[in-house]
Amino acid sequence: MIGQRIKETRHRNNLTQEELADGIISRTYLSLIEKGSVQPSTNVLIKLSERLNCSLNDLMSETSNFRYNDVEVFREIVFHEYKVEHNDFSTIPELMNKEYEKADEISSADCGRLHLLYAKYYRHEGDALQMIRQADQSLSKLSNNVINQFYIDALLIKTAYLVERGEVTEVLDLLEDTYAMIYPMNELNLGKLKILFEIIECYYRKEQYFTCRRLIDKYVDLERRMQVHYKEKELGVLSAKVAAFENDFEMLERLVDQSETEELILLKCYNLYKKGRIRECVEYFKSYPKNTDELKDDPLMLDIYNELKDKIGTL
DNA sequence: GGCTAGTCGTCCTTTTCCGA
DNA sequence: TCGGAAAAGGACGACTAGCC
Repeated sequence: MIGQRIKETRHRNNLTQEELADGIISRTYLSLIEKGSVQPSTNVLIKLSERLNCSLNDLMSETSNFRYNDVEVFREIVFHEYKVEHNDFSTIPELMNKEYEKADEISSADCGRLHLLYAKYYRHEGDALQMIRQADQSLSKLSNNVINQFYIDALLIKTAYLVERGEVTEVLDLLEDTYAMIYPMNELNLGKLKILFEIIECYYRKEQYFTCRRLIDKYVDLERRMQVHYKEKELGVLSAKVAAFENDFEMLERLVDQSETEELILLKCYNLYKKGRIRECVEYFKSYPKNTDELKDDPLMLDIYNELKDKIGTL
């Protein structure tokens, strides 16, 4: 129950009821919440979660099996999540051997987080089959609770796998359904951006560039309102490609101004060519790699490359 | 039928008091 | 000092009756 989760998290933060409640609710009311005698409002839970340095979902997660020994497992999960976040997967096999996920006492939320760690490990190891199995198990366990950042991470692992297999339409359904569910939520701002970014990439793969433009504008607006940033460079590249498609050369010039990637170099060439600055275009085009294998999955960029090659490649 | 005011019950919260 | 119990107030939604 929520009260028990709050109490445990408060103890972990070495706070008294007085200290946790101060300025949010009365100390006595916090006592009632922890006992489970009352159901606090979401507003109160948000404020408490902020002071407890945890997410609202952490407090609202399914906790029927929550026991003190679970706290030890919880701490271990957080430890491994920190390591994985810093690209250190060396401790995961040891964690797997403990088979915490098979214990009856473990909550479905923690179980989901364990499977997510395993999925990330197998992704790092390049074992796609095990990765997708673990991601599916993670989603299955985490779907028992309110959607949280871990659910979104597991979903993105799964969708990346499906996109690789060409199942873009199915991925779009999954992503758009999830986005619709989390959009009204006041938290998960980064999660919203992550999902929206993947949706934009899917529409790009489906060559629906006008939809991409609409969603990119929505993404930028969301970033501005939430004051959260995610994959700015990647979005800049996508935006530049769409601008090229739309023949919006003013925008394209702004976006390729600091050409860092091969894709942006090609787009800069295209922009120079369209503006009649052929000599500069030729110079830039010489620096673009001649291997076009990476463009075979990007018809828009392949078209741009072929057009430039035909027009100026021989100059 | 639609709008408004009054009533009632529930939920959320606070204050006060008390015990460990 | 910390935490629990009881009582009470305020806000809000559901329901009903009266009026146009």
